[in-house]
Amino acid sequence: MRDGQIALQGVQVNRKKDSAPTINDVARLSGVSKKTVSRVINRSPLLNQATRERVEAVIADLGYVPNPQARALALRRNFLIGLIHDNPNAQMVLNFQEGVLDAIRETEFALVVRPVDRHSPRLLDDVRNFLERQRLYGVLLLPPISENDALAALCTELGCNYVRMGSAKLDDDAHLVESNDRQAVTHAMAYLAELGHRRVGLVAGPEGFRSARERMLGYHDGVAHHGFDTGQDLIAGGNYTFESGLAAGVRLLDANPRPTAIFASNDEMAAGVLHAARQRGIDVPRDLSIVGFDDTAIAAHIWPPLTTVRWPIVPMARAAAAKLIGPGEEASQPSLFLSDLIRRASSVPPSR
Amino acid sequence: MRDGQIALQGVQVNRKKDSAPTINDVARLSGVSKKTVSRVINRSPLLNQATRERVEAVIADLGYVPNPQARALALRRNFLIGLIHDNPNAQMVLNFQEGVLDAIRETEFALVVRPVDRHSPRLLDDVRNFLERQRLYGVLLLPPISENDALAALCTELGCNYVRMGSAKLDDDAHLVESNDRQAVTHAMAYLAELGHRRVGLVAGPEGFRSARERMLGYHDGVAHHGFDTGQDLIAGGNYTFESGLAAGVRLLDANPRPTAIFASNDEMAAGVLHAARQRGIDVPRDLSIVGFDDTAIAAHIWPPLTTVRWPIVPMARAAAAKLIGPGEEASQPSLFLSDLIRRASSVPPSR
DNA sequence: TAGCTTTATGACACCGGTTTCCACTATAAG
DNA sequence: CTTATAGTGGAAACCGGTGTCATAAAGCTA
Repeated sequence: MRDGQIALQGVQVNRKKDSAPTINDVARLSGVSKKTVSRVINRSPLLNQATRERVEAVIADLGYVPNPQARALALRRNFLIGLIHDNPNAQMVLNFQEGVLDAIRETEFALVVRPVDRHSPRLLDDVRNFLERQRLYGVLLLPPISENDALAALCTELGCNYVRMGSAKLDDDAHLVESNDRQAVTHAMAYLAELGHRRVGLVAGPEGFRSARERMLGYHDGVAHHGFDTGQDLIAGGNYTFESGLAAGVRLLDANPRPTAIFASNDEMAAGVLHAARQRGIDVPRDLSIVGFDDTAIAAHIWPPLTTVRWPIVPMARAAAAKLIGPGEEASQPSLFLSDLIRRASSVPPSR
Repeated sequence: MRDGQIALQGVQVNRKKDSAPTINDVARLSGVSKKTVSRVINRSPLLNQATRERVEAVIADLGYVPNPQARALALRRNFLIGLIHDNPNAQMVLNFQEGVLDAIRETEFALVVRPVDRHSPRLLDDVRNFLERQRLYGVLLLPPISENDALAALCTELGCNYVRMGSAKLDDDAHLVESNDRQAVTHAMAYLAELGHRRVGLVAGPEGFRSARERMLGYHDGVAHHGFDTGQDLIAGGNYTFESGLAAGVRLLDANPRPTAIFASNDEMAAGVLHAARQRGIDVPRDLSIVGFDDTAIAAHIWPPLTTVRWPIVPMARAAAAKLIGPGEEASQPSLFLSDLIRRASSVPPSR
């Protein structure tokens, strides 16, 4: 016997007790059809005001909330947006999540996270599996994996909408939120020139990354424009981790003559350079100025606080999410974000 | 006219072109009923081997993947687990996400994140809204919000399964993954005693947090057991942020006599103390030893590298996720994780 | 007042799975 | 040669929404 069926007519019409109320319950109790309830929920304009209020009263009374799975099935789309990333920087990833959450807070969307391993040979299979299984509304791609064109092609193939965050023109405007890393680094170099530096080292990002390339180009632009010293012992490679920054710092600081300033392509590596300087007894900022990139939390928390380029990730994330879920016109607008230089204590005029 | 209907019989039986294949397509092409296909998908044992292989061939051929929304509707449960947190420490949150992802990687579950604001008066409404809207399979609660009993009660009320991470006995075994912070801090204090410290300061966590309370109790246990100096100028409060650690460090280091060692209730605050010491020209570790808690990335990246208590968040997250999605027996087992002391360069014998 | 448009609502099929219930096989036992 | 008994597979209902289309009532014109 079904629950409630034998409940000798109370005021309540019979309905199962232990499960959430459905659209049918609302329809029955307010004496209208399912479709009308659906219209109320979806704010359909062609609806009598009195009917609407009656149904809304029942909805409030019952505490009815539409079942998202049923909705998703009927609409042939769900309200989940995915975040695919392989970014090793926790603060960066969390800032991004924060921006996305800002954008979807008052909507019915939710954020599904999916870290991946860039180096895995099964990367594309993993992502394909994920997208096929979850059938998301769309996905956001965070650097550096956002630079992977095969991944974007996969999304297209699977009919999954996507937006990439990039440091360069990676895709058409509808699928891209862009920043101007090259120009931002050039500004940072101008700042170092102004302080009086002539010998500036570079800790580059990993090869094959657009962000790394753009930041390096910005460095070279600055070197050329200001007539800085050049040479192989002024450039070291890293892979955006603290450890690689430490190693690169060691290499650059063991050169003779030493650079008076070093630009690191992200804050983590800048922290590594700082670490290397300390190990050698080189005083920062007196004997060495350091400039980073990103302005993640670590930049303000190390000593001395780091001069860095603020990469506006939270607004960018917000824009990316809005582009993904927003209406068509707005989504195809270009989105270009500018980075500011944040001057802190790690950069001063050279002592020599 | 429906797509494909007029396609004068090719080899393909007619099906709509632009949408993913459904269970009906598979059933039609393999000449069996939907139910049989469903049995194949769900690995039902009572099924003829030949039939199974035939259906599987069609599935592979079509690239059929079951629609998760339809499945969720029919099964009355989805495969989304939520992570609710208000933890300001990015590395901590990301490590937690990593642990959860480890546990669900090969399953059909996905992780939905939901940061909340602990101080918002609408906290409970926000969470209620989220849970009602998404109808998750279950949620994981990360400290410090995991210590909020009203939140756990809300989950129970809404019929949403949950697992809390805690530094103490917050809930029954089925809903808890626990760590022994008090004991771990006592060990750290024993280590400082062994080094020869007698005057050890405490940067406490925020009031009302169990983790803060447990860590403070561990400190007091150590002080009492080893006969350390006591006094109000040896204890300062913080709220787990870098800035609060900085302020607390200033307070403790301006005392006279100064502590020779400071235990900070998390790494962020330990970094703040370090910062304060530097501002005052106090050499760490020569003039001051510092011990933190958590062993997040920052601990190894500041200079000097921080001695700290490793809070095993990744395994704990893995266990929490397993408890949430695992079968009943395993879920009700107690889960207690022990923290280790990681000795690094920030702690040495006192110079005075 | 007939005829036409507009507005408000309902009946019913459908989305793509799972579950219930029943029928049809074989094979073995009587 | 029946008849019980698994083993196997299908028809139809169901999960909880949305879309299409029909229809009744009301408003407007002539």
